Amino acid sequence: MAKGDRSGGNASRLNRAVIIAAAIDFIDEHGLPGLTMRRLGDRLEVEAMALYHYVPSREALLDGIVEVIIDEMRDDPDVPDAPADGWQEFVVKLAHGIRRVALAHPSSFPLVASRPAEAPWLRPPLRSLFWVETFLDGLRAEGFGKEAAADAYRAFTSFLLGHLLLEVSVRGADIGPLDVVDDGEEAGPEELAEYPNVRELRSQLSVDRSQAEFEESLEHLMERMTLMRDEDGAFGP
Amino acid sequence: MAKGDRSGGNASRLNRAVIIAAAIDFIDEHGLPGLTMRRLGDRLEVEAMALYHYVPSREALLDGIVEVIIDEMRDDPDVPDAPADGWQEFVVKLAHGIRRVALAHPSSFPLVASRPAEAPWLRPPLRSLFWVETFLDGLRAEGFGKEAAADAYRAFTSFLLGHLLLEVSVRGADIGPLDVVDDGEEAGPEELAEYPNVRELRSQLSVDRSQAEFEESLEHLMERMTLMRDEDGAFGP
DNA sequence: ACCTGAACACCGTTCAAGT
DNA sequence: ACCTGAACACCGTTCAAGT
Repeated sequence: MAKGDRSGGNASRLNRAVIIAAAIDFIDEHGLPGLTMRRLGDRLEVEAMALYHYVPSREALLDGIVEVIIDEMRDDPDVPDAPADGWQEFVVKLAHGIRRVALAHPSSFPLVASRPAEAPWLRPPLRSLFWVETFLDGLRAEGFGKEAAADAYRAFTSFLLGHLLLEVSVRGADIGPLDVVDDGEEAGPEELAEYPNVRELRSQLSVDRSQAEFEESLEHLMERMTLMRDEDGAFGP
Repeated sequence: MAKGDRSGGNASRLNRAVIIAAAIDFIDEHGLPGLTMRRLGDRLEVEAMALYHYVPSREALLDGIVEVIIDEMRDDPDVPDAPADGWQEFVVKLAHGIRRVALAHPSSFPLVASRPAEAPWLRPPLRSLFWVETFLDGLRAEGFGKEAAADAYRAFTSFLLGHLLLEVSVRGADIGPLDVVDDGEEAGPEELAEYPNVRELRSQLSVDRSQAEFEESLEHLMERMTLMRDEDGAFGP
């Protein structure tokens, strides 16, 4: 970052980080299915084959993307790495941080959500040892026993996965056709004739309540976490 | 099903349903990335090009798979289409029904979870008008107002998506490399040196608690739903 | 009426060769 | 040291031709 960065043209030297960053931008612009080694090469003004000197395969590239996206959160000044004012504030800030990451990369986030897990203790979307450690350590420091911390971690990840994947998938692309044609019509009422409740609640369900939903659900999750802590407290840390 | 089914060999006539069924079996055996029009043709003892007479494209085939998998639930005798003994029992039975579907098709379920939603009122994994209508109608019949039913639907789908996708993705395949090599070693403790809490809770997090987790989380979801019903009740249906 | 062969425009990936 | 060209074994999809 300091020296050696004599970027005269846009042709800075190729390396893993540059490739992954370009891939993320590409996905955010053209969707996941559009990402091709050859097209990514074009974007970097290089033949596709040159990429293989820095990334062993397309699969490895996708794993790299997941890693980098999650690590972004470490640079977010609003995401703490330890509780400062109680575990609840800590958990809320973590949740908001991950949500910000998801919304910043709506087309890449499904990758974070659904690449195969490497281990049972790295549950999506909290897929990095750093953040899992941070979460567990924070809760234990605030009086959660071992069981309670583990249970809280499971509940937290399920909550995040469900909410964020839904939010992002309603907002836009995923794996799928390149052209997400959002036809102007509202799914002709004639085919909703047999579904009166859907018809009636349709507009209500179309309203974007995702932010409020997230906050409410998070609130209830923390009530559950309180119970977990108190129950486990009996058996002690 | 009654006549016209003179299947002498295994070469019954090609049609959309047969193709989709074969595709589901194929995915459950070889994983999603292994599904290819050409290989699916092989399995059906037909050239790949023949499939295009019944299915317009690979994308459409994937959509068909989602549809068929969800419809399986209609044949499940343990899944009611209206509340019989209160809304709570109704919701529990629906949840268990969808969980059974997910566990029956661990490799196809990610498709149900993450194909782009067609409309905001068809939230994964409850992706059929029939089931959305059934859910909304059941709750309204049990005294849920419009708002409450819509809120409950949102909370229910988020819950299902998070839990089931996690459960299925820990269990196995998804999009990704064909060979999910589960290396015998337990992720060498040396790399966990900086992550003491992860190391300590590792075995705890490896225990499969998904069934219990599902039940507990569902229980709390229903408490939330009770609140939704009572709050909305004030404004009435 | 239903399926096939041949072809097109793409893929990921390997490897010897260029500069 | 770093990238390219050419090639291989695959893809999805179209369409005229076969039976």
